[in-house]
Amino acid sequence: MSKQSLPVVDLQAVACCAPLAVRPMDAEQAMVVAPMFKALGDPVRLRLMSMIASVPEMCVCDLTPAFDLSGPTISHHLKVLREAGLVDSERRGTWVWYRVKPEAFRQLGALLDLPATTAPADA
Amino acid sequence: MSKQSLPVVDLQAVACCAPLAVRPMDAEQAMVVAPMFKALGDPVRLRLMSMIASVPEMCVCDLTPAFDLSGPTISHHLKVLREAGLVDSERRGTWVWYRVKPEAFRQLGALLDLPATTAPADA
DNA sequence: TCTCTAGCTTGACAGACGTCAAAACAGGCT
DNA sequence: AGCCTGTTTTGACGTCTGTCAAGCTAGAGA
Repeated sequence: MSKQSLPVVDLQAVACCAPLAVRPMDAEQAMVVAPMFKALGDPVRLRLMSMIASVPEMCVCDLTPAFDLSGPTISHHLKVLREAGLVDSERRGTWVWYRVKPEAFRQLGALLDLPATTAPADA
Repeated sequence: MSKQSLPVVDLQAVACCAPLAVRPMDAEQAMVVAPMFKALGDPVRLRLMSMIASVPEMCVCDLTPAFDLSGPTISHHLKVLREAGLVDSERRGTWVWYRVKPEAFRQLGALLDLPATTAPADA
């Protein structure tokens, strides 16, 4: 809510800034970020993530039938994505809607930036 | 529908192109990419990766002492990164050197691009 | 109220994962 | 050759993970 009175540790800041390829990550930062990558490290969750990410929001009722898996299993995977901070969910009446958390997404993307050093840009 | 001339599917191409947030990933693509994210989904491997990525190349002999883990364990994690296609290794004399594969890195980064749709333009 | 549907939680189980000790392998050195 | 150091492989161990069936909870509607 209020951004001015930033409480506790700003995990976002800890985890976000330097691309992986720029500076070695310390253990603490790694423990914050690894779970996000881990959450994407399953084919089912990766597809769930991409289905959710490619629209403003997505109903579980549309997610589940896209897989050959039981409801509970999909629910479990969604929970993993939620607890990794990659998506948010909201119940509206009968259905539950999922949407990505763009900050988290951006964070991971930034980590994977390849800052020209390794690129063959100009010889 | 037999694909008579289909030339061995370019995995790189399959896995690379559309950002996660643009188009849902099909199951096949997810099975190719997920192992890369999974490889980064462990704090030790994430740190190894960042140590390797932040220099042109890195000797195992410099990697191992940075952790409170046995040599075999580090070797195991390096193998996981190698098999995920994220790094390459080369033995030169006594030591083994690791270096990142920038294509793979770039690939993952591209997948995580957030193409302006979900971004708040400029506030 | 009672019932139906959507989704989540629990409990259980097989398989995968992270770790280490011990053994094997590779190269340099004497 | 023999030995020493650096790295990987093997084998074993306990823990974590993905999955489903069964049970539970939330909301809509009769």
